[in-house]
Amino acid sequence: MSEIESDAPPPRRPTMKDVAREAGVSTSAVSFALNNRPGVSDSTRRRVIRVADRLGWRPSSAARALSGESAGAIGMVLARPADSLGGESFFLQLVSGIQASLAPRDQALVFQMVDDVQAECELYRRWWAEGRVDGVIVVDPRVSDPRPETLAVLGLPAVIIGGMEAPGNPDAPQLPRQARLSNIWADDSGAMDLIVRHLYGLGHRRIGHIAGTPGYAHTARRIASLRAAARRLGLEHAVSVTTDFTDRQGAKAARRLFSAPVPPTALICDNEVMAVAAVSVAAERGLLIPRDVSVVSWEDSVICHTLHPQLTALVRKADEFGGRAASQLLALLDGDAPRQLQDPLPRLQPRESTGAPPAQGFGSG
Amino acid sequence: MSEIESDAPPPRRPTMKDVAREAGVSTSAVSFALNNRPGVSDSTRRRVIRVADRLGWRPSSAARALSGESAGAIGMVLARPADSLGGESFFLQLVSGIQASLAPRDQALVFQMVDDVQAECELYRRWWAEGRVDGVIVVDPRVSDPRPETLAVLGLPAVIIGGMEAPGNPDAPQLPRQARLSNIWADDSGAMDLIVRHLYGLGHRRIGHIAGTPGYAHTARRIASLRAAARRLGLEHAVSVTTDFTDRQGAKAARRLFSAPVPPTALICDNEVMAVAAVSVAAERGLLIPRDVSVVSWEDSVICHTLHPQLTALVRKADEFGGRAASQLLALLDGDAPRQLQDPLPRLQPRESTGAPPAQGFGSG
DNA sequence: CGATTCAACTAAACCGCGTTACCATCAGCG
DNA sequence: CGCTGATGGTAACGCGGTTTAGTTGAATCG
Repeated sequence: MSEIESDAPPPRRPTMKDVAREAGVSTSAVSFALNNRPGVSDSTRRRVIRVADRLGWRPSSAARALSGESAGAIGMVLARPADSLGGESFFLQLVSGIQASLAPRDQALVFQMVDDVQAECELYRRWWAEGRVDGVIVVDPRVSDPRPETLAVLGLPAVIIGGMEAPGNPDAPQLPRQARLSNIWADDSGAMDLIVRHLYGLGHRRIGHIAGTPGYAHTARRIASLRAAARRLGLEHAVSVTTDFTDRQGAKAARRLFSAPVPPTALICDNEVMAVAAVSVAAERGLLIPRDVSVVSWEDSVICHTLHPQLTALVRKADEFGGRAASQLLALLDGDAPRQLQDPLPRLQPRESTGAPPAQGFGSG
Repeated sequence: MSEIESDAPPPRRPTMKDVAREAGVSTSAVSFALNNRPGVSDSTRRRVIRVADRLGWRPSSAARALSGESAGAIGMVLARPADSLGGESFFLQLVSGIQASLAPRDQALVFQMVDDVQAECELYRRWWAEGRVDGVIVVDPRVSDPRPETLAVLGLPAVIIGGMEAPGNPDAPQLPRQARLSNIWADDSGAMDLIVRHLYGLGHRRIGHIAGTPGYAHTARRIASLRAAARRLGLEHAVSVTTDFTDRQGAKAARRLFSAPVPPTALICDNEVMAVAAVSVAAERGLLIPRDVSVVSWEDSVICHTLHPQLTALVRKADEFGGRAASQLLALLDGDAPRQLQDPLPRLQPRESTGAPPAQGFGSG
């Protein structure tokens, strides 16, 4: 019984009442003082602030949400199977950037992973009904996507990352008036041009494209952009194969492309995981990079410049992208009008994995 | 003025009052009915539930937190510079596993990234004062870590992932009684044994270790474990070099080890990013893997088996790990006593990157 | 000097839920 | 028939903030 029982004061979070008592004023005065509202003298304000500081007071996010209607948090949902983002660095970087924008505003990020877009819509509905978040950031928009509609109906502010290509897209469904959806889209078409021009300049005329998941808006856009570029430049072949973004399907797609009667001399891979997989398949077949085949990764990450040969990659700063999206969302929450804005064109970083094609192409000669 | 203004009812989240009115009872009755408490008849209960369902009612997380003391959310902080987790798949997998455990319990995950452990402690204090989370999951414990102390003082329940090696560690500082900290630690020592025995069995006697960030508890543990194993087996050399987990420093460490008067014949790399970097440096020097040098990655991920040669790797399922941690935290929140538990020993997956050492070792002639 | 105005502050209501105390109604019982 | 004890329900309060309506006391003004 010699144990020291009271080695610390019972921890209880300080409330406004504590501050009020300590400062000798009412809780209303405390509220006025701490929120920079008129109604208290300067001296009182200072005193209250000092006391609150000393006590380590922080507004209860719950109480504030209850009266002020603001949850002080924004949400982000990832509707991809976990294994499909095994090696992808994009999302972690994106989240990192979102954080950076949110932190100064004391906004928390609520993060959740679900199985599919339906579940995501359900979650939005739940978050809305629970009043858990003030707005959300939507990623991986689909070609036919129920989420904008859902969010619009709920009146939940949102920024859609990589949404509809052009502002005023006639295909975009008409959304309810209370929609508070901003859109920040990457210029996939311009980026594809960048890549194709790079390959074309090296002499490539047959390009294979290991695309992402069918149904994703950016997958569709990239495929369309490649086709358009091919037509414009008069390429012999420009074949896109869809996958699920994993190394397995990336490898499978690469095998399929390599086995075609007229195989491509260059591959564009929609993420770095599949790019590595493609390199691996090439090695398997005894193809040298870039002598026999060139490879471009649509995403730069550590492995792209760690690997040998280093991979030519599209460098888009995911963290800055996320930061801009978060800023947009905050603006939306501040009452700004929804905006459609385009992210700056990414940069193509040529490295060792792209070069001139073989004179005859392999396999067809 | 011909615009249709009222294309949707003004969205307002339904409250208990709405349900009560609709069902023709008081809000208390609704509360009883929906929380499975006695005080209402079965028929009323069913009716209320039906109405609530129809209205899409969900308890306001704020209101519930305010009265019930439970925020319905748990927190996780990452105190690593964003660039140091560029290619690492560990955390995303971990988070994915945490989610899976949390989702059925309708617990949200609040996620934040900060610069250092001090900021992390600040954030814990803030979260606690704001009542934003019910508990937290702590990762990357340090050798001398202020976080357990902070959490203990606040009385904030937490599960520390990869904490103190052995339960009852005499070095562990005495924490206040109200501490509600569980600990779930990976058996780094056992895992290191697994790797060293594998290499020893192949004939290696000089092992280099590209370790993680100095100051991280698991880095220290792995270094100590390697030293112990080396002593036990009578290895010639077992040198650990610390890094910051990035490819850059991984490569630098590899160069340093390769340039030693008596270079190692095998490398153990504390994550897959540095393993790839090491492979790259080896290639740079004209060293063939595994003929001239063997490489083991302390983490399996897509690239480990996509790369050629495929990397021998330690397979520990980060998602299951995260799931267990989350379950522990939930148990803690349910009032269970804190526990110290050890994660099952990971599995070593031998692949192409490990083999017998060169007869004389390279470079030492 | 009494009426008016304003600054400074307080009391009270509210947000949406959980919870406790209380209050009808009715069956069972002596 | 009056008392007891369930049963099924309601009113009221608290959580920790914000906000609105009041209430002072002192300065200003006619």
